[in-house]
Amino acid sequence: MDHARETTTGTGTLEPSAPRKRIPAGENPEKRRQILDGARRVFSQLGFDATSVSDIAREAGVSKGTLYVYFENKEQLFAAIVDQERQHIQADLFAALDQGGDVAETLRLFGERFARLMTTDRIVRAQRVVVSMAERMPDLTRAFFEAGPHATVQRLARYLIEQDRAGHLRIADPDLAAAQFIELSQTLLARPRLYYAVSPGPADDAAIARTVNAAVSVFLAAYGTRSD
Amino acid sequence: MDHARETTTGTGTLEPSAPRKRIPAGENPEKRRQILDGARRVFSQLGFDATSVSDIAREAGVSKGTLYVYFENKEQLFAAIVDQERQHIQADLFAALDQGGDVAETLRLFGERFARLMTTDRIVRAQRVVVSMAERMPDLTRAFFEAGPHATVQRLARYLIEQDRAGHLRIADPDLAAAQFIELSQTLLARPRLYYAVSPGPADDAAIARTVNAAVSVFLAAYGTRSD
Amino acid sequence: MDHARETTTGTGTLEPSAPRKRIPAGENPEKRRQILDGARRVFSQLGFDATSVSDIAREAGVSKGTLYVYFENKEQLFAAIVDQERQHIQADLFAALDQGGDVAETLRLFGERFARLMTTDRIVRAQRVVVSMAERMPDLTRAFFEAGPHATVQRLARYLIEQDRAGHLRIADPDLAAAQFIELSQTLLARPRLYYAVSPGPADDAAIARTVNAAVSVFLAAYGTRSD
Amino acid sequence: MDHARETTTGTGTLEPSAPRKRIPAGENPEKRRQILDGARRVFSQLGFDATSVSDIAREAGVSKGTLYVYFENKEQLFAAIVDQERQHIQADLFAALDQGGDVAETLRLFGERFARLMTTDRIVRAQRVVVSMAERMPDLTRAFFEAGPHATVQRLARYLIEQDRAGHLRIADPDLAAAQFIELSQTLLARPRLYYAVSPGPADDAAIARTVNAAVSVFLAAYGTRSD
DNA sequence: CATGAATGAGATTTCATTCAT
DNA sequence: GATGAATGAAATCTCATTCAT
Repeated sequence: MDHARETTTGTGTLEPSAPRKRIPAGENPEKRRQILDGARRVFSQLGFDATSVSDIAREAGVSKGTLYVYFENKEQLFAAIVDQERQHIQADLFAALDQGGDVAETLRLFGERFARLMTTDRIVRAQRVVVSMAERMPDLTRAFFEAGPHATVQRLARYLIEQDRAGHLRIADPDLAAAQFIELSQTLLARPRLYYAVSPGPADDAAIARTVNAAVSVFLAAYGTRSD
Repeated sequence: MDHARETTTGTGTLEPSAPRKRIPAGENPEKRRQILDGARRVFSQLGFDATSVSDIAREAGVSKGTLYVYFENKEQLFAAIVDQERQHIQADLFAALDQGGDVAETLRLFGERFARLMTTDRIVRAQRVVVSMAERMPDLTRAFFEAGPHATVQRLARYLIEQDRAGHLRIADPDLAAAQFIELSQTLLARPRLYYAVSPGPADDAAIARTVNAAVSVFLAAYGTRSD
Repeated sequence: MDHARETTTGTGTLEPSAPRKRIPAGENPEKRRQILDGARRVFSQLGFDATSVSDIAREAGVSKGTLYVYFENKEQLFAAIVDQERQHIQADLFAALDQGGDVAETLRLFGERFARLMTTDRIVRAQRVVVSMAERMPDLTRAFFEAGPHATVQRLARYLIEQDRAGHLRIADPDLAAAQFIELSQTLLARPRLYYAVSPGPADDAAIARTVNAAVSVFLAAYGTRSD
Repeated sequence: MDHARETTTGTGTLEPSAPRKRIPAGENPEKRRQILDGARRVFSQLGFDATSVSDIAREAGVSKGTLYVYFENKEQLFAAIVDQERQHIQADLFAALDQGGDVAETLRLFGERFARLMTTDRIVRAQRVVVSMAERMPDLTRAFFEAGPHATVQRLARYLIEQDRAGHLRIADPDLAAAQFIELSQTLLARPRLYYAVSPGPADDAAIARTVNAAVSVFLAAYGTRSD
């Protein structure tokens, strides 16, 4: 069973030196995930400082000692979580840019997904927590920014350049235009959530549609051609 | 009980002496300001949790005991500072809307002032700190939001309505349009600062001009009339 | 009542600037001593590592927090105690060298005092604890050595030089000779105590007399002149 | 009970199988030595408390679990090491007393070997560590003392008695005289090392020669006869 | 027997708050 | 009112020991 994992070299053979390495030998990746999950929940709710290591241990269902087997200290654990969250950000977002519809429809689809993502509890909380650590952990915060907001702008800019070449848009400064569209897409949606001025949970579809439709039409009024 | 606090003025009753803020007997308003100033400096640099009451006392040049004469506890002191910061936000910003130039010029002036304000150290830090407390002090955060971002949108919306009536703009949804202009005016400026991805200090004039000029032209392409 | 505290100026006496400074204003030296005393007791019994800060607080009758008001950390507190113990060492020891009897009597008196001191619980324990920290706090340990064993040798060497000049001793290497006498004076007394091979408490008078008489006679056999 | 441990050999009783040290079934004596060696290195460097069981396991190249197969706990392991060190002490030291030269030469040879041994890193550290545990493990410390310093004095005393009988020395109290010679032989050498007041490593030959030559001449001045 | 992941008790240190002066 | 020494609760982190594999 266990040796099935280790190279089935020869059926009757002699595994020379590393036979049956317990489970994964090093650490227990499942427990690692368990810790990360628990830590993410409490960190994102309470923030870095207000979260105690005991809170994390309790939420993760492990002992405090175990935490320190897997992570050097509270900061490293926090960093691991922020790192992990960077990937969740783009998810299926970029796929919207690859599905090849006309510009208006593509932007609308992208904008909606983006707006929905940015009003997600998980992202809202991540933003709050990451931003609050900007001065103490600038590298971590910057990395998050670059993998998140910045990368998103870059990806959209590439799309805009393509459409400009195809004659469907006329754009002098694609980075700026991309960032503009992104800001337009979360207008009246993200900021109130960030400040907790509206109840938690993603924005309702109607609000998103209103914002994104307006974003697309403003954007096309400025950058559109006859053939868009 | 709670509404008893909300100005019973209007009922005719004349509360003779215990009104507004209740200055408890022999308080020294200068010392109060001294405390608030010191506390703002450290809170905005370190955040709520990482700031100790000793830090505040040292920075303010008073004893810890004195802090507790003027403020019930650390949270109340924090709240007082956030309350105080709400006013600094609009400063001379709204004046730009009252000086009566043509729409393009007015928007440009407003946008530049706004962009400069939003990249100010003081505002950037205030945002980080306030946002990080959203879950723990939702009322405070919401009040800050309403006095800040929300009020700004409202005020600009009023201007847009006026210009719509005057035929200089054609705007169906003024709140949304106002918010859009505000987002466009800080595109590529505010977010990197918030994440500390650029060095502190207000954005340079060229970057602001580039962003605001683009904001105005996008906005007018969408909402402008021939006579703007 | 309160103003009674504030300068009784008027009675005629004019305390110009430092009138009755509460207690001692800065800290409470009595409490400081209380902490040092408690810490010395537990440190000298258990050693540095086995003594917990809680132990010290309990023994000193103060809260753990208070310890950290007076001392930066456990190490500093330990260092303060070692520093303090350095002075206790020479006490009335050197006086024996100044009382001007003949050499044999002087050495005997000095030797006895020294032997008694070196078998004292306080000194024995201090030696153990200090020595055990040699590798971790070399400066502290060296300072203790220099103020203790080394200074004692130096002082005795000075005496030997005087007696050499007076023709009562003939000594080529006074430092070495002094150190020899000191070692001879604690022969069979100090080392067993250090290793706890005899019950605690100072050596009994008979044992001391035996060792010191032998020390003096060996020393004089080697370094004495006819006129000693 | 206690004396039952002391060799019942001679009574005739034959304890067939559970004697000496009880090697528990399948123990690997090489691994045991490996553990002891690693533990000695770290214990002697850091002391008992500052050494963690993980340190020992790492240094010895075994798992923590294995340590507890061979030793009941940290204290027992420490005791085993101290026990082991007791034997290293006398090494070739006593051989010097058996080679049959004249008294002066014999004492000089013995004194030099002894001085060199006592300034050895290994012995210096062992002393520090053992002494620091005197109060917590008095039996262990006393056993070390008896096998070390005490046994050395005893052995030298035996030699002095022989030389007294042979007329080469005139010694009334051989134990005391032996201890005196031993103290004289490490004068200015051992104590500074113990307190780390000189850099580690054995004393240089010149310093040892100076001390030991002086020790021999003082000793012979006191206890020598014309025929020594 | 050997392992090392897991643990809980406890170590050092910090800090918001109180209170005698 | 102003002070800052004092506190105890709690925070982060370590470590001797155990136990399933």
